[in-house]
Amino acid sequence: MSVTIKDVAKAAGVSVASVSRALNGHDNVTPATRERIMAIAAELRYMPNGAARSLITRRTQTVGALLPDLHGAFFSELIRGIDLAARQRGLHLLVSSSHGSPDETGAALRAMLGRVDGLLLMSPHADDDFLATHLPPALPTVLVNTWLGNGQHSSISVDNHGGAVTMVEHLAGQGYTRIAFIGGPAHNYEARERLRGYREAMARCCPGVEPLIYAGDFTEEAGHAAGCLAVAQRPQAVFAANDMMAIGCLAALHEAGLRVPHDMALAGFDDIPMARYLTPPLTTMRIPIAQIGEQALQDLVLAIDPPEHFATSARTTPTELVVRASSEAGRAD
Amino acid sequence: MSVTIKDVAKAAGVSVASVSRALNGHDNVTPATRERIMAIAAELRYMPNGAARSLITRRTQTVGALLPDLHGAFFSELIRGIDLAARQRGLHLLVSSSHGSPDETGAALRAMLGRVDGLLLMSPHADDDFLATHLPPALPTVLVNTWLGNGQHSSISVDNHGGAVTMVEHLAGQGYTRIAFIGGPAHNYEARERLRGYREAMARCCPGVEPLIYAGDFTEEAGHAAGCLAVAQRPQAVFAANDMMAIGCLAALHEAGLRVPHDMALAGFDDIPMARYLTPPLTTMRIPIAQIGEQALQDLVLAIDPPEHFATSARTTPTELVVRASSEAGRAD
DNA sequence: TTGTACGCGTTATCAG
DNA sequence: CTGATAACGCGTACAA
Repeated sequence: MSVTIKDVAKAAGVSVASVSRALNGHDNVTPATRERIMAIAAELRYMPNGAARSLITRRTQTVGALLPDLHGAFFSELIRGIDLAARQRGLHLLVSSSHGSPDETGAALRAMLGRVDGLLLMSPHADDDFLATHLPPALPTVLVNTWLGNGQHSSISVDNHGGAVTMVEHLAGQGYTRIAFIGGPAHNYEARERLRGYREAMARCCPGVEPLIYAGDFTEEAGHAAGCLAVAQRPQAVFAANDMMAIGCLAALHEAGLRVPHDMALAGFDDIPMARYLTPPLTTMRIPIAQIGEQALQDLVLAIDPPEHFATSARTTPTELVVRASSEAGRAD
Repeated sequence: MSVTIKDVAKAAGVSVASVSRALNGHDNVTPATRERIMAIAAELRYMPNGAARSLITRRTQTVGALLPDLHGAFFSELIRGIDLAARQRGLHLLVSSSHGSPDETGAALRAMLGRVDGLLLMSPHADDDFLATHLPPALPTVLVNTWLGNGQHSSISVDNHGGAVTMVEHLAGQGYTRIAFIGGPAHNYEARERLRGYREAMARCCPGVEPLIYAGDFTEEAGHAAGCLAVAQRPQAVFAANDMMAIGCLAALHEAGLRVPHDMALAGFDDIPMARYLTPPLTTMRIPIAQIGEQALQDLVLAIDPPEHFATSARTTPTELVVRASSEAGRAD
């Protein structure tokens, strides 16, 4: 076995209590004994057992992050933001992904119990019912980018709706009216919000123009397929629900000999790194992902250690329009 | 407080032992009582405390991953691979990053003690001395992409050296001999290995040709600067130690009116997603990052639960040459 | 089959 | 200032 606090106590000829006090920097211990204890502890390479400590302390100095997946830049950035903010506060990060069923998600969640002080939860299954069933009432939780919650828990999400509205407004401002939309997966919360924003803004900015919606699933292939349809139907602009589909669409337009934005304007959503390297570079909505992670963790810390008058928050983080050549005034011919 | 096993026992009118047995699926419990216990546990939403359980079980069902950073696709993919393999085995993942000092890294490491069954360690500080000091001898550990180890621990790393050799061989095979190299940060292990491979292969494939090395730091800007130098010195080909620098270099060549690969060939390392979207698409070395994560976890599992005759392993994962237009036969004029 | 009692490693409480 | 000792929540010998 590993060396425990008892071994240190025995070797130093003191009680375990004194060892604990010395190592935790309490002041009620003689400098002499403290020094001896520290020396012996170092010599024995004693390292406290986190599980045992947190059992009595009721603190783990760890936050859990339950994500639907770990694929791609979004989660990478999110984790980075969370980790950044966590490190600043001396907290550790327990990550778990759960592609699958609600049960699987619930199991992952239960496995975190007793190992985390709070939970960052991002899951398509995280509806009201699920939360009531699988979430211990005492566990501070922040919902990320899934659901605006019911006030029980804090939540934070990307303003997908507002971002889509802004993008349509921008395109309309460039003079385009027949603006098509390439949608994301129907079950995807973010995709639905972006679609909702598109519809709403179209009704307001381009009255009388029928919304033109191509089905998609966030993949490059789907974007290409939609692009082929656009080649036939010739909307003035295409707004893809994410950048990967915009890339696929761009390829289809190029293949058909269409020039962007001269013959057809194009816009995306996400501002993935590639967006600025395309020809022409892609107009898109930037999501401050890492920042969302940071804010989420901050809200969680607040929920863990509530100040005097604490109330759950429901932030929504705005996206940022990045205008590039693919949408700029292409119709001036 | 949260509901504990005692509460369930009390409500069911049995002892905590029976509750424990029933919930853990032991067979020495009457179907009747088991059912009653299960029902009450569900009703009370009882969920076992992980810290307490692992204290007695001596298993946490969790592996730790200590990484130097979380920025970029490399760590994203690595974590994904680790998580994938971990989930398959019902293991959870405790992530920690530590940009900083050896002390900081050691602290992060100690904080994991008692919370993990084993450790995936990737750190520039992970030399022999550090490991002996900060690593509990009993904690199974796999070194990732840092150091080939001394046989004490298993290790796994990318074959950066072999990849660089292969790339130079490819370029030489295309007829290029004056091949320049854009290096990475001097203190970076991978950058040094790639440089070593370049030097070695140049001496063998292009005897008599003086190696031409531009300083770099893995950033696009550094690549651009090196590209400007290349425009002046006109090597036949430029091999950048990573793709981001190749991108910067490509921009510089384009700005100077040089055609790639007609006037100068170009190659990178990493195969980031953008590589295939550049014009011309970039020849580069693909690193199977997620696969490395999976293998690392598998080796760790082996170290945690050693079979009959267990010996530490020291794998090195090969990279894969991806030939694209930027290096292909550009000199056929 | 079931209950009692102990131990996991640590911190907190209370005497001394 | 120090040392017993009781918790923390759980699993498991052992006895019944």
